[in-house]
Amino acid sequence: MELRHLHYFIAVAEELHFSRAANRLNMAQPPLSQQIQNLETEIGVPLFYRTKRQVELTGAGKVFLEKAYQITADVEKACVAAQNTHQGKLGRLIVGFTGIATFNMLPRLIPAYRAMYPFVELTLRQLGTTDQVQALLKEELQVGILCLPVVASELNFEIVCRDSFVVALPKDHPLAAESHIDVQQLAPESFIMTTRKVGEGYHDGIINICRRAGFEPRISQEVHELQTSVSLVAAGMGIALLPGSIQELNIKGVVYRRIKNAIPPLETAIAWNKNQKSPSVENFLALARSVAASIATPESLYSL
Amino acid sequence: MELRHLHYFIAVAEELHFSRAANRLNMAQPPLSQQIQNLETEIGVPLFYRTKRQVELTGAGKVFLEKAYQITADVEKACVAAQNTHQGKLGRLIVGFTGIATFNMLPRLIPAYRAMYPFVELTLRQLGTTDQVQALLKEELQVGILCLPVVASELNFEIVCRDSFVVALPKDHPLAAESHIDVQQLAPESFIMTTRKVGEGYHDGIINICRRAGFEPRISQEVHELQTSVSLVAAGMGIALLPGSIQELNIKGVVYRRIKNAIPPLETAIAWNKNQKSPSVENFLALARSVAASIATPESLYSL
DNA sequence: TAAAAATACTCCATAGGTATTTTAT
DNA sequence: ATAAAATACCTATGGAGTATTTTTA
Repeated sequence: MELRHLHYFIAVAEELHFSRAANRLNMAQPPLSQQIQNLETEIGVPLFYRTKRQVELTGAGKVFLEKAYQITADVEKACVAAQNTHQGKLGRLIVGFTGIATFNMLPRLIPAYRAMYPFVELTLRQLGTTDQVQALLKEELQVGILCLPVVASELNFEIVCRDSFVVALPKDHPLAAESHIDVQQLAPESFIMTTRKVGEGYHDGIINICRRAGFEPRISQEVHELQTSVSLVAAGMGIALLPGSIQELNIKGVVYRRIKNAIPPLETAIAWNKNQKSPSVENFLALARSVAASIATPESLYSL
Repeated sequence: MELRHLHYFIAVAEELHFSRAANRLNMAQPPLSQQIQNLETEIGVPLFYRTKRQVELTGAGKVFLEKAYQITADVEKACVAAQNTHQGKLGRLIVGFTGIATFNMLPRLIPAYRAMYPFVELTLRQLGTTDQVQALLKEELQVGILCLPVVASELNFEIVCRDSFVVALPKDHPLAAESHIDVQQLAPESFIMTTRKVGEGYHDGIINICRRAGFEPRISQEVHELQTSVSLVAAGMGIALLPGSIQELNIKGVVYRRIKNAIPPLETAIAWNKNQKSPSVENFLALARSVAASIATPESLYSL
C-alpha cells in the first residue's frame, strides 16, 4: 500500500462516485478504479458497495476512512515538524551561563529567544566556566555563556561582552571617597574572590591584575557566586575586584569605584562545540550576536 | 511522498548505513540513496548528515523518524481494523427484543454473542413487535427479535422459537385442578392481555384462539408487558393466555396449565432489513440459528 | 587505499491514459 | 437509452538495477 491509495480512497469515499473523484484527482476513471481494487485486494476487504448506479462505503470502509484521514494528516504534520526542527523553531536547547551573565547577556538574550522561538524547549543551567567547558565537550550543553580565557580546541568562542573591572567597597571605606582607584591602593586590603574551580581564567586574571600592580592579593574569603562577594563586601569582610556589570546589583552599604589602571576587560563569550549542527544553536548564536551588538553602548558605562 | 519513502527512511535511520539498509530492504544501494534524496528534497529538509564514512540522523531526521514509526504502525492498524470490521469482530449492533424473548432467546443468545465478539458494541432495546418493525425499516435497529405474524416485504424473517400457549391461572382457581384445559372453559373468564399496539399479530392471534373456540374474550385489563399480566393473574384480576416460555417466570400464586386444543404456537423470529449487509448482523443471525437449533428440544417442554 | 555514498545510465514494471464493454436503471 | 463502473490494452514515467565515480578517513 502507498499513500497514493489512501488519497484516492478518500476522494472516492467523499465523492461516492468514481468519475467525479477521478476528476478531482486530475486523473482518468479507469486507473482510479484499478487502484481502489488493488487497495481492496491488498487489505482483503471490500471498502465500497458498488451497485453500479451508486457507490457506498462498507462498514470496513467507514472504519478505514477515519484511519486514512488520520494517517494523511499525520504525514502532513510529520513534514511540518521536520521543517520546523530544521528551522530551529522546534527542538531542545540547553544553555549554560556564569553568574556575571545574569547581569548583562541573560536578561536581554533569553526573553528575546523565547519570544522568537516559543516552541523550543529551553533549559538554562548556571555553571562555572570550567564546568561549562566540560559539559560542552561532552555535549551535555549546547551553548555556554562563560568567561574567557579558556583553552579548548574543540569549541568555538565568540566574545559578546567586555566588562571593565570595578572594585566593590564598603560604603564607609576610606577609598570610597575617591572616584577612581589605583590597583596599588588595594594592596593592603582583604580580597573576596570566587574559588579558582569556578573559573580558572577569571580567577587568575584577577590575581594577575594585582601582581602587575606589584603585590600578591591577600584572599580572605572564597565564594562560589559573584553576588555573594558583594554581600560579603557589604558585611565588611573585605573588598572585591569585579566586572562592571555587577553594578546592576545594588546592595546597601556597597559602592563601586572604577580602576585607574589600564586593565584588560573581562570577556564574556558564547561557546559551542565545533561539531554542533543544531539549527536551534545557530539561531541562538545569531540572536546572541545581535544582542551583543545592541549592548555595545551600555557596556561603555562600565569602561573607563 | 509515499509510504515506500517512510519504510526506506526507517531502514536507513535504523542501520545508519545505506548499503546495509538496502540489503535489508532487498534492493540495491543506489536507488535507496535516490529515494532518500527525493524524500529530503520533497520535505525540504536534510534528514541525514552524510560524512561519507558515517551516516547520522539530523535533529529533523530524529523528529521525522518518530512520526514515521507512528504512521507506518497506524497504517497496519487501519488494515487490521478494516479486516476486523469486515469479519464482524468490530462494529456496532443494535438489537430489539420483545418481552417473551427475555425468557427463551436472549439468555442464551446474548452471552454467546458477547463471548464470541467482545469488541462489537452491542445495544439491546426492549420494544414491541410493531415498534421493532418500524425501527428495522428505518434502519435504527439492525436485528429484531419479535413475534410473528408480521407483514413487511422489506424485511427478512427467520423463526427461531415456537411457543405453545398456556393459560396462567390464580393458584386457587377451580380450573387449576385440571392438568389440561380446553379453551372453551375460559369463555367466562376475564382476560388480561397486552395492548394491540405492542404487537398486532400476537394480540389478534390470542383473540382468534378464543373465537375459534366459539367465544369473544372479555378483556378486563390491558398491560404492556407479559410479566405484568402474570402479576395481575397472581392478584386475581383475571387469567391470561401466554406463550409457554413464560413458565420460566415463577410468580407465587400463579399456576400454568396446558391447552388441550390444537393451537398454532407463537412464533418468535429474528428479523432484519433486506438491504442490510453488516457482517456483525450476519454473525448474529448465524449464532441465533444455532441457538434456535439448540433450544429446539427444551421448547418441546412447552408443547403439548 | 579502501569503504561507502553519489552519480550516470539503462531497463522494465506499473501507474495512468484511451477505447470499449458491461451492467443496472 | 443512458450513466457509471469495469475491463482490455497501450504508453511512458520513474523506480530499481548495473557500472562507475567521488569522497574521506
